[in-house]
Amino acid sequence: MADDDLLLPPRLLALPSYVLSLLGRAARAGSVAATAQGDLRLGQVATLAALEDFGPSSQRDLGTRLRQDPSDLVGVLDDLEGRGLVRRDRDPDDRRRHRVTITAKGRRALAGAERRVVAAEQELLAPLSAAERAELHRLAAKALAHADPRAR
Amino acid sequence: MADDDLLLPPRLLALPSYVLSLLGRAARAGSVAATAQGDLRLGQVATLAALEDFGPSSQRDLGTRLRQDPSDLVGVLDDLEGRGLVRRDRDPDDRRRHRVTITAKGRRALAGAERRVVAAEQELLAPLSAAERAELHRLAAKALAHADPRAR
DNA sequence: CCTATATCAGATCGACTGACATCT
DNA sequence: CAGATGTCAGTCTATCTGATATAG
Repeated sequence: MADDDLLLPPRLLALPSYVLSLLGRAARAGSVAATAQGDLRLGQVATLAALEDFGPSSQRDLGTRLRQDPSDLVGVLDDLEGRGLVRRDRDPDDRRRHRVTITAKGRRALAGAERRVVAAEQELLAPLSAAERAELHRLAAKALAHADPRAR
Repeated sequence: MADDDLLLPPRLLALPSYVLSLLGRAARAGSVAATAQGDLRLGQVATLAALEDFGPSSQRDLGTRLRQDPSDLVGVLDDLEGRGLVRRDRDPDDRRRHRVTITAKGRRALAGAERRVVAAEQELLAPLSAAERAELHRLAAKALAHADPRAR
């Protein structure tokens, strides 16, 4: 088909930032699809991961960590709480704050989501050798740490 | 500040797809800001690039190339045409089609946008050596070509 | 009184869907 | 008449702003 000849413009593919932008979108799409299998959105998995790595947090800290607007976190947490994946308690030391905690059920959901994301990732990086994947990861992390110092 | 300690979850940063997703977003944001300096949106620059690389095209071909919905292209082209960066003529061989052509003014706008994107890109990849940048580009392109065979 | 936290309501933007007039 | 092309209207999602109630 002539359709196969409709390639992307070479002058755009020559730009690393364009290729990285497209690959990032593909990575995101794959992760979204993977987490959707477990009926979770990507932001919800990220929230569970932050709670697992850093322990109970206020909603403000969660939002700062994940670069998510506090106002948008509300709905995410409403849903997670409704399914019993997190608990929300008032912080007795500062009663403005909610203390968000991951539950045992939340840990299981997180583990399942991580497995599915890793599987999608292997599909995405299939043409690369193990060494190449590691190198891509390393270089991407190095650039990202510069763009966003909190990604260390 | 304790704020600096609010790092991203290590278990997410350990996932190449997560890092690639964030880096891709940063790359996109940088390009958007760069093209906005010339009063162009990213999709408009991509459209000009496709016209420059492949010559006059129908809107359908443009949309297929750039993975942009034909219905969204309409507004993009309305704006570009209004500024004299492209022309839209009826294709005399098939009067359903519009034949979209880049103008001399459009070529100048494209060249300016490309310069700004390259500058933003150098900022994004600043911590990487020239060899590392080339390797990141090569590996990302290899993975992308697998995810999307049209990105060759 | 001023600031912080969580919440709610609404704007904005990009990507997608469905319907439709025109033309082959 | 079936299919292709461009256009319009509307949906959906993520992201961002602004306002507000409650607490420090």
